[in-house]
This record gives sequence, structure tokens and C-alpha cells, in this order.
Amino acid sequence: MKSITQNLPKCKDCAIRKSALFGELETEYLNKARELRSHQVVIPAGEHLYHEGDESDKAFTLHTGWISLFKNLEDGNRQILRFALPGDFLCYKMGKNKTLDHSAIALSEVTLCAFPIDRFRNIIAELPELSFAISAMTELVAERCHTVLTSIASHTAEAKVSYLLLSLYLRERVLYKNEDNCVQFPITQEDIGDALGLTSIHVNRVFQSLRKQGLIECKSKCLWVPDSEKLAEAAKVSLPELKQLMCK
Amino acid sequence: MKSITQNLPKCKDCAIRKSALFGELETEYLNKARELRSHQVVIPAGEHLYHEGDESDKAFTLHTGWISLFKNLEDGNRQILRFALPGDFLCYKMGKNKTLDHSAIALSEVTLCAFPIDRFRNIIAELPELSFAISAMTELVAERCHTVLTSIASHTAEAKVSYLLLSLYLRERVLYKNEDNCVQFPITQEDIGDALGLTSIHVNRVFQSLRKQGLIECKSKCLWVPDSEKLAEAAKVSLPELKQLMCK
DNA sequence: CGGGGAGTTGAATGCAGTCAACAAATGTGG
DNA sequence: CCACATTTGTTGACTGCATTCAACTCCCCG
Repeated sequence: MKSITQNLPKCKDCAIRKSALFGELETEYLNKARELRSHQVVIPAGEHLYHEGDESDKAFTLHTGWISLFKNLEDGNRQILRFALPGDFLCYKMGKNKTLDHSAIALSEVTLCAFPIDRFRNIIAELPELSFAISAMTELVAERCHTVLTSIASHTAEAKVSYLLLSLYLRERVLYKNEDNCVQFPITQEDIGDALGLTSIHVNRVFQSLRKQGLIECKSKCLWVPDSEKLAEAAKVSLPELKQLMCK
Repeated sequence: MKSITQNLPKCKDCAIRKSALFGELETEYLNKARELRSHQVVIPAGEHLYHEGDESDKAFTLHTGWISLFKNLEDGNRQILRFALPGDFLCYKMGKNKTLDHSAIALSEVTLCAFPIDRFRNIIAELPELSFAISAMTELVAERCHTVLTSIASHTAEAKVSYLLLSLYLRERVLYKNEDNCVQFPITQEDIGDALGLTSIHVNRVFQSLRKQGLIECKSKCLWVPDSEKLAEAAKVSLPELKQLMCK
């Protein structure tokens, strides 16, 4: 883990700001809100950002790269709770209980902006809008969690995998606006299995079925969805609703 | 739905306050926070509190009874997201998007305290502690959701059912402190199936197995767990950790 | 070029779903 | 208070999706 404390980039110009916490704030509040940030952090792929059981003292906005949030299970397996993408707000805990209930590991090299949590107390007192902005982020995460829960609990493996792939694809797409090419996709089939409660072997079989149906193209950390509408159908969700949830 | 606007009971004396939002607040702030409440609502069993797609304009603290929060699926099924018990804080949406992503239905007769959401903006500006209290509630719900997701994704039906029963049992127990008797348990086996993504038929078979093992006794809307430790084992969770999460 | 992680394939097993029928409990109206 | 309707719970036989285990290939990286 490498820390950057000097010459931090301006939030105003940040390419991902509109997807992030400060995107919820009017620009007039940005100067004040930026006082929250203490430094930036760079982590190589495979390294932990934090561990289950740690006390949270900093919150983060993910700037580049992907992070997996997961719990370790007693049987040695792990359950991935979600994948964090640029703009995601992590590790904010304002309640008295600061113990983290999950771990976070970098799936690719990531950079994050770090905000010491105790600064939030003072800044929210001066800038209540920040509290509303945080609520907006939290509500979005909760709603996404609801749809994941629904997909995992009540659909077949093919629908679950389709759902996860399409969600991540749409989110990447809106971040980088590359209309024609495939998107970066730094996760393995085993990661997908750990997120959905499937074995990597079965995920592999589903992948082949989806490829055969022409619903996805996926190789060497790249994903391409020729027809989102068709994949949404396989995922048993309405594409417009999913877009609203993922491209917010 | 019946509204009560006169002679509302005092928050200070409320039996469930310590489990609820205002339990997070020091008593010195209670008078101000109580200005939030506009009225109480009484709903008979089987009636909706709100529907998916509604715009949220009020938040609620559940005072008595159980509520099921769920999404309707395209195939006619429904996915129960969670069961709300007394003390739970519902329907708070501070972000710009006020559209509710799920419905809520009373499982027994319920009473709730209603708080118009626009009042939160002003009161949080004067009382930032309220914002921290709301965060604490939200974080708890998120952590519970993580464990549910984990249970549903990676355990067998017996473990899932055990997990759900034990969680609800512990929560009821801490609310009413009745050491010896069974707790109120106003949900059907079909509800449990809808919450866990199982058929009610299979839930029934699991119930019989759990009964045969002496892990639960359950009849006529009552649940009794002779040995929480053993049920926790069947649920594949650590009892102390679950207690911390459910009895907070 | 060699090693290790990731992906692929096949056969056998088992958990949970489906369908159909019935029993028990609960609620309602006469 | 009883008769009936509806909901909830129970049982058995059969089916099918996903797991398990084992072997193997491909690709990337050092």
C-alpha cells in the first residue's frame, strides 16, 4: 500500500465525481467537503484494503480499479458480498460499532481517496447536505443488494450469472463511455462463483452456454455484451430498471 | 389503516426505544428529535404499509407487530427481503430518488410511529447526532443483509432455515425478555420459503427434520428454541456473533 | 521453458423442485 | 354453534439442476 499526500488531484475535475459521493453534492459545497480527504492510497492487485474485524477509521472513495468485498466462511470458502467499482464509497461507519464485518481485496491495481471518519462529525454539523449525500449512496447500495439477494435466492444459475455480468457491464460502460469495445473485467469465474454461491465449474458451464447463445463474449479480462436486452431477458430482469439502478 | 394524532405516547417511556432509532440518541436530544413524529399508524394483518413504486414521504419506526418487506417477481413469486420487528426503522429515503424498490405488508396487526421525511432535513441541520443515529441503524441493517446473503448463497436449506429461525428468535427474545416461554412467531412456512428462495414444501421437510433433532418447537404462531447453541451449529454460524448482530 | 493459476470436460451423486393428493387448522356465515 | 371454505401444513414419487471428484488443457508470467 502506497500513500500519496502531496499534490492531490482536484475533486472538481475528477472524471468519476458524478458517480461518486461528491457527485451528490452541489459544486458550491465541494471546497468544504474536500477538507475531508486526507490522502490517496494505491494498492496493487491481490492486496487487502482492510480485514474483517478491523476497526474502521477511514472511509474511501474508489478512484480506479476494482475491489471485492467478502466474508470468510468457517468451511474455508468465502462469500463475495459485492464488487466495488470506481465511484463507490467504502467503509463508512458512523455508528458506535466500528468493527468491520467483511474484508476488502484489490482485484486490479486500485487508487482510492481516503477520508478519516472523525472528520465527518464536524463537517456534517456544518454541512448537513453531506449527510444527505451519504444517505443517497447508502440507499443505492441497499437497493442493489436487494436485487442481488433476489437474483441469488430465486433464479437459476444461468439467470444469476447473466444478472451479475450485465450489472457489472452496465456500470463499467457508464463510467468510461466506450461505446464499441469490450470493458475491463478483472475477475475470474471463481470470483463469480463466490459471489453467487456457485462452484466455479458450474459457472464455467453457464459461461459456455451464454457464449453459445451469443449473449456474451468474454476472454482475457474483457467482457462484451452484443445485446443487453437479450442478456437482461436471460437474467430475468427488466433492462430499463437495471440501468436505472446501475447507471445512477 | 388508522391514524392516531392525539395524545401520542412519550418516546422517553417507550418500551422499545433502546432497540429503535431514538435509542441511539442521548436522552438530552429526545425532545428535539420527537418533533419529527407526526402521528402513529395502526394497520391490520395482511394490509400494505406501502407498495413498490410508491414515493416515500414518511419514514416509520415499527412499534408493535411484524412487517414483511418484499419484491414482487415477474413470474408471480415474491422475494421477501427481510422481516421487520419492533424497533426497526423503515422507509427512510433522503436521496433524490424517492421511489421505493419494495413493498411492505403487515404480518400481524402493527402500530408504527410516522415521521414526515422533509422534517429530517431541518432537524439534522440542528441536530447532527440524528444523522449519526440513522447511520448506525442503516449500518446494522446492511450487516444483517450481508449475513443473510451469505446464508442464502452458500448453505443448505437446513442451515438457511435454522439461520432465519434463530435470528428472529433472538430478536424477539431480546425485545420481550420472556425467558421461559416461546416467542410470537406470526409467519408461515411459505413466508420462510419466500425469504430464503425455497419452496414451502421443502421448508416443511426441513422443519420436520429440525423438530426431530429437537432443535426447534414450533406450532400455532409460536416458536421455542431449547438450545440456541445447537441451532446455531445447524445454521453454520457462531452464536455469539449472531447475538451481537441481532440483539444490538 | 517450466510452473501455477484459470479454464474445460465427463461421470456419478445428491439436494431441492415439481406435481398431486390429502390432512389439519383457521376463519366465516348461516 | 355448527357447516363449509380457505389457508396452512404434510406426505410420496419422480425429475432435474448444481455439486463433487478427477483428469486434463490453456494461458500467462517469471
